[in-house]
Amino acid sequence: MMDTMPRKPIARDAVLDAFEALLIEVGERAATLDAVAKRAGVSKGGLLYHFPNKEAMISSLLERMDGLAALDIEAMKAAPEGAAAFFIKSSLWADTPLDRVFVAATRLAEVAHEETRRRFAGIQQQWLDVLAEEVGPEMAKAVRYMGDGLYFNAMLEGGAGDTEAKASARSADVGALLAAVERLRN
Amino acid sequence: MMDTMPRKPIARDAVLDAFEALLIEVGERAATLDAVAKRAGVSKGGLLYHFPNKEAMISSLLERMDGLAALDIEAMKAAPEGAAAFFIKSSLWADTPLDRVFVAATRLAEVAHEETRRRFAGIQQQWLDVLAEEVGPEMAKAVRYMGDGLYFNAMLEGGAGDTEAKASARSADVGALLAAVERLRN
DNA sequence: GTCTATACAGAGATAGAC
DNA sequence: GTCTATCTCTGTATAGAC
Repeated sequence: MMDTMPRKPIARDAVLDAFEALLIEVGERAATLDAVAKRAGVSKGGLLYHFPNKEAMISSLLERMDGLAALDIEAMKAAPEGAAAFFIKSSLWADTPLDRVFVAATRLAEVAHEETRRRFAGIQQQWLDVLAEEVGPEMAKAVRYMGDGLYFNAMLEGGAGDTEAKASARSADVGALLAAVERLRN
Repeated sequence: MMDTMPRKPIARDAVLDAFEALLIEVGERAATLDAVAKRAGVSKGGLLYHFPNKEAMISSLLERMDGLAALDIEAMKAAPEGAAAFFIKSSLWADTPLDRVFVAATRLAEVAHEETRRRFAGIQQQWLDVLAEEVGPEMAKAVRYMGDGLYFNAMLEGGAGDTEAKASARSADVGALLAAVERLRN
């Protein structure tokens, strides 16, 4: 019974993790098959056994994103502090699996990858819907763009540069944003 | 007298315009020397006469960005509707020279280009300073992130996809953001 | 100043051994 | 399932003609 359960091959996940990390740290261009394989500890041929081509690897990453985003939306709906406050807090880069896959996917979206853009749009719309229930459609947009701005800045810094210092600066900013959200709620 | 004035060669600017346009429309990876040369109507060799290598082309683009950003900061300070409202309005994609060079540079920043990131940080700080004078340091951050979010979304769409429809949707969003700014001001 | 031709490296992908 | 070897294409850059 137990061994009939579909089990995810660990090598496959390791490759996907490596791809994600390289996208975050060095950008789309440097996330080559060679680099991903090396980081995952396999050969290029080994990598291409799991993912027949690069596009397949991207698709799997987007699947991962959608799965994690769905969990996030549920948590947002159930958040005791309210959806808006939850949204702002979770827009801060915290190196969570969702944060990571989001920033990684953003690197692909910049590169005119249509499928990635579509997925983003879908998730953003869900966020907006939940926010609108709490603060109304108008203020939901303000909150949404604040969160997007936070993400934009996390993305611009990526894994390079003074992540520690800048991250704590943005962390302080969250306080200001939460105060702003509080004002908008009334 | 007139002909002793340093005059910018037009071919050089045409190359830079082409590079910028390709970054916006098809992303960093597709903005190759071949593609830029073709779009500018010169050969690759001709291009490389003006810019000895690709990095030189990037540097010139960043110079352009800093120059236009400086003008924008001045306009923001002098804006009759206030710096915050001016900032939100001008964060909307309007295909201005500053908008264009900004989105183009963002494509480079995603690719872990350190110099580009530094320039961005400098400009953002200037914006924040001006905003803080008007609405205080806390609310300035809220306004700033809203503007960044607007830019983030413009960038995600780039020149591809339904720019017309989505752009007008974001245009409507600006109304909501201005209302939010008005609330935050009080 | 702008062109063509070419060198050179890196990237994605295939073939086939183990 | 994972490896090495290799093919092909594309991108940056140089050399030198015009």
